[in-house]
Amino acid sequence: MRSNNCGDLRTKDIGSNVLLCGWVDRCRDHGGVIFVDLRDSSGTIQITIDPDQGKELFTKAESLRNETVIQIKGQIRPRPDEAINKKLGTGTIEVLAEELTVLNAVRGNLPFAVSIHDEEPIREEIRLKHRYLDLRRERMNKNLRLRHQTIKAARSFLEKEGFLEIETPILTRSTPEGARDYLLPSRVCGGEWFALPQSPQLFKQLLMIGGLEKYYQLARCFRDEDLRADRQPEFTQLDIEMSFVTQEEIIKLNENLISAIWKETKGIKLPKPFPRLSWDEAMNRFGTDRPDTRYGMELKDVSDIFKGIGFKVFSNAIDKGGSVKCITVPNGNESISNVRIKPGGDIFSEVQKVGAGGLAFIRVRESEEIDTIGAIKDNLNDDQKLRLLEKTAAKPGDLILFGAGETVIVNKALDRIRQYIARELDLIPKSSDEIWNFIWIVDFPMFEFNAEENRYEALHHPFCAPNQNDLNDDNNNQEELEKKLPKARAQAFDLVLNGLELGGGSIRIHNAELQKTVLKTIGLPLKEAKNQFGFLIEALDMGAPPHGGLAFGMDRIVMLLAGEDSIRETIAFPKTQQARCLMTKAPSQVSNSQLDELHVESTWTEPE
RNA sequence: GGGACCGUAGUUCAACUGGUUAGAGCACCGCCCUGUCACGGCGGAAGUUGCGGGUUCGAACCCCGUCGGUCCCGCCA
Repeated sequence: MRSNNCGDLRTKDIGSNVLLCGWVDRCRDHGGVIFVDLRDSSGTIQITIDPDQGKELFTKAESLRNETVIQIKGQIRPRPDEAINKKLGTGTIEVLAEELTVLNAVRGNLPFAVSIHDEEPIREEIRLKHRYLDLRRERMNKNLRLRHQTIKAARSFLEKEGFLEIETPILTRSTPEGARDYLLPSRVCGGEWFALPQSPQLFKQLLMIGGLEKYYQLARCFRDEDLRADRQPEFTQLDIEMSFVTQEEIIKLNENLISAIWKETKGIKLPKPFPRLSWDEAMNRFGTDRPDTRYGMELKDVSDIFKGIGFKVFSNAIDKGGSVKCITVPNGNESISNVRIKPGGDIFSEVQKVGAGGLAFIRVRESEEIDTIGAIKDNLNDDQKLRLLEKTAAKPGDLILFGAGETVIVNKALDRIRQYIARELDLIPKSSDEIWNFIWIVDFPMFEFNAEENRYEALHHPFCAPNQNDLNDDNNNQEELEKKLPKARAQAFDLVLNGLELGGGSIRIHNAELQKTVLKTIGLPLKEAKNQFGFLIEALDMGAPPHGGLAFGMDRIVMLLAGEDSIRETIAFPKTQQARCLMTKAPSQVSNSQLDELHVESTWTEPE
């Protein structure tokens, strides 16, 4: 149907006869001569329609509208010197049209302009409703190409490393813990339900037990939870698992994998090894397990300085086992007014969102003078003042913001305003600056205590192996194991890039007894554990090799590579925050007979 | 489950403190134009101001509800 792609043609093609297909990107009708920018996925080229080529051709060209699909037969010729367009790869040449076939017309109004020159923002609602048109635009076209390249780079790297791409079931069973499942009723097995996988976690472990040794998959995962800019109900993980490996080996392989992706897609050579931070240190210095290290304002724990101080907000927090921490905003005296820190202010609202009661502040003036509320100033002696200035390294002009209370809340609040202020004061390098701060977070705790439910919960998932150094040397002492396990660190790790979690992994448990103990620790009775995970526990006793792996969020990786703020920009057909597809109008109602067949009855009633 | 912002022509936006006929660019339709490239010129058509209710002499604007979209909290091993 065509001889060339529009965007590939160059000066060297002058004189050749071509047959091109594509969309009318734009027309410029001068009455006597008509220029048509013809666009296909490779780019655009100018078609010139000259009245000398015949009346029929010219009349047809006059009626062209944007996005009409046409086929052009013609000859490549050079443009006149004064008509060369340097902005276009094909700008030195044009096609003199000899024949024009309209392959498909556009009727009615287009919901929005597709033309690559048109950078007007369009309401996302409309883009999603007519996603096929949106995909035709340069932004989405580019992002999906990038996504393909990313996947291709990963595949070819893993292929070279001897990995097998293996598919795992989409129809599987529901398991406890973790996110809410998407459920599917079984027609054949009445009253029973499949679940869509939240991840192929158990299957990939069973593949290792099955002796496949090196597995990967671009796995679609499903979680029925509320959405965010970086969370969709279905998303894609690059899922990897290996046998006979240490954590160190997994990390090294994946640094190479990530480097290969960045090399292939951006032409960037990433410095290796990536820096590492223990989970403890990340929480202390940044208040989060996914720190953005592109800017400073690290958290400082100043509890020791303020212990017993007359300012009760601080001393009470410390007495109750919490802490007082702070961040120092460079030149914050100038850029941040008191109004913004006090109730009603935007920065105050940020800490309020995560449950903090308020924000204390100290403004550092010239010659070590400080400016703050009376309750702090009156209770702060010179020694404390000096130690504070030393610990924070605050300079005249700087603003110190304090969080006091439960350490968890303090960390959350300060992490939040650290990010908020960095954005507000423009301290974060632009995505176009291409600063890639990868960091491994290692030594996660095995469990987190859930005070409300009075039980431990797995921080990653309950299949992560504990760090042997944190357990007794004698693994056979079950009592000792159960005592030490809750406080143990896991052989688990996350890869973080510019404050976003790209993926995580761990060494898995390959010993059935240890697996049972871990499940017991998170409050799953043996009977229930066997019911849910019996197949895994049984398999572990049949020669399970030591194994481990990790999974990357592909949508997020592509989002960062593309410099986008939402993974929706990297997914061809994403869903809205209500997990709805505006194009197909899914989810939709089904007929009663369909429900009957599935032995299901709806209890849903329309709200009044 | 909760908080915030948004919804005006096909589209992107405007419309003073609530004020009389809701405007403009692009797109669309018609006419003119032979070197433009976001071509240009002249003219035209295009609106249930998301929807429902209320306050008011009068509502795009204020209030209540509702639908949809976005961001966030909770949630997401």
